[in-house]
Amino acid sequence: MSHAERARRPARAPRVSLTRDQVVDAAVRLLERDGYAGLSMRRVAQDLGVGTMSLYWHVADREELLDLVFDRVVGAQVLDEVPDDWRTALAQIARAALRLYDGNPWLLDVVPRPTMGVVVLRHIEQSIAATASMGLSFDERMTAVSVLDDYVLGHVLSRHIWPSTGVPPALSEAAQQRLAAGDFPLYAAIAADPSAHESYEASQGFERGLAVILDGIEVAVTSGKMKSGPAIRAGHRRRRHS
Amino acid sequence: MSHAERARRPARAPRVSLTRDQVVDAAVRLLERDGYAGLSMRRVAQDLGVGTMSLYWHVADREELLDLVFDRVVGAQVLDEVPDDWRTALAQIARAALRLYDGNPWLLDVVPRPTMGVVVLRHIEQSIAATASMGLSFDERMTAVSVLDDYVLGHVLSRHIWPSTGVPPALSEAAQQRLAAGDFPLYAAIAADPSAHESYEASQGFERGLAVILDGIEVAVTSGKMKSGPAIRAGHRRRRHS
DNA sequence: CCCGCATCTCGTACGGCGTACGACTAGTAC
DNA sequence: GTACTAGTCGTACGCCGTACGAGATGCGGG
Repeated sequence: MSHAERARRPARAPRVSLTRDQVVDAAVRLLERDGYAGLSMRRVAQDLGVGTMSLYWHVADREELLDLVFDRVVGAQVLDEVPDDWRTALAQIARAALRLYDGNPWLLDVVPRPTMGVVVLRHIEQSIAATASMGLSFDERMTAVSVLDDYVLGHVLSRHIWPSTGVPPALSEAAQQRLAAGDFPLYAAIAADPSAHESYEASQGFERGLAVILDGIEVAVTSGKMKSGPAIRAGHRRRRHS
Repeated sequence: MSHAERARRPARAPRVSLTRDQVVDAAVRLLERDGYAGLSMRRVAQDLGVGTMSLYWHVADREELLDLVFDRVVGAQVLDEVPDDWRTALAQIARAALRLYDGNPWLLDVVPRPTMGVVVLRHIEQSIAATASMGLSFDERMTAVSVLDDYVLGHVLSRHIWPSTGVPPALSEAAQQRLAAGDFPLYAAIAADPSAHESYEASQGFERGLAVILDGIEVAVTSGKMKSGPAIRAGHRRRRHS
């Protein structure tokens, strides 16, 4: 029945009516509207007014679609250039990443992608380049970049887990009892004083942690941790003695 | 919510073929064997030789089961006591967390829990306590603890994403082309030299980053960042001048 | 002209998932 | 006995990703 009715319809031109980019766009739209849980192949297709299985011509599977979404969104927010000073450069890169995740909370559910896209490479390249003026070995520069990346990712994730609306996060029933019983006096001090919690939030927490890490990197830069191997770029020798 | 232990007026427990703990045990067993993707209520029930819906008497829903699993596993690996020296104390705590995630990779898929259980509270309490000898304000101690937590979480997650088997992670097709085209010379240097990558792996990366962060905290401790407010515990005044 | 052929769309179906609902059973209290 | 309750579980609903293959459309060559 449905077949006869469908066959009766006049010529629709399915020729190139759907493109890969449209699929990715629709997925991003859906993610922004309904979050990660609201994304499904059926919903994407419905949003496009298209059969579900039509998507699979343009995209191998859901996994690949998520890869494309990730690259699209991350690529939309990369720094064009960074200053020469490594400290402000790294801080800018870190803040850009923070902004990215803050603006797209669902990104954290998408991020566990084993395949690195172009934008990730660009980010790494940019970060390494930003450390050129440090006068450290390649290995040490990699360490600096990695520790910063890890910190930002972890910070964003922990924020994502505990929404940090000034109010301490929800506690399990057992945890509430133990807290009321006075088993955690130090934490109780925070929970009792909302201003303490609030002061840490409001993105102050991120900046403080960022400063701590940059200080730690600076220790490596100024102290004698540098190996005087050939890995150092000429003309960038430190002036401070070891 | 389960009606398990409430209204124990007629104090008897006659029907005890299945218990809450058994359900959690089975879930953990399944997670260890098949990973996060292999966990489902049906499988847990099957593993217990029990009807699927029987689980729901002891557990509200899948979400609560995951909460319990998380608390169980994390609780199994907490430090009993930590040394007085804040630096080694924090390092030990961080390494314990790393070990925890390394030993239970699926934990990272379970960790996004909005509800903090007892063990998380214990961890926070322990961390704050470990910073007692720093002579910093409460806020600064919280910053130190948070930045370390965030780093560990991010490090573990990024490792989870890119399995780090000495070999650089998989690249998307487009990324490979761009790399071959010489668009990322700095990264290419790493990819070309497997030893560089390898040297960073093998858990050396974690220790290096950890040292950087501890150095950064130490900067805050030794420099004049301390506010001489009443938040400082008596008898723990710093000796160094501000 | 028609005919293959590549390109693209999509209906149907399968096996999985979490869980709402309510029937059923067994043990206790009266 | 009857009444009640704690605990078990079969069935069903509405989701999900996607394998399969049939159908539609345009194009180049006979």
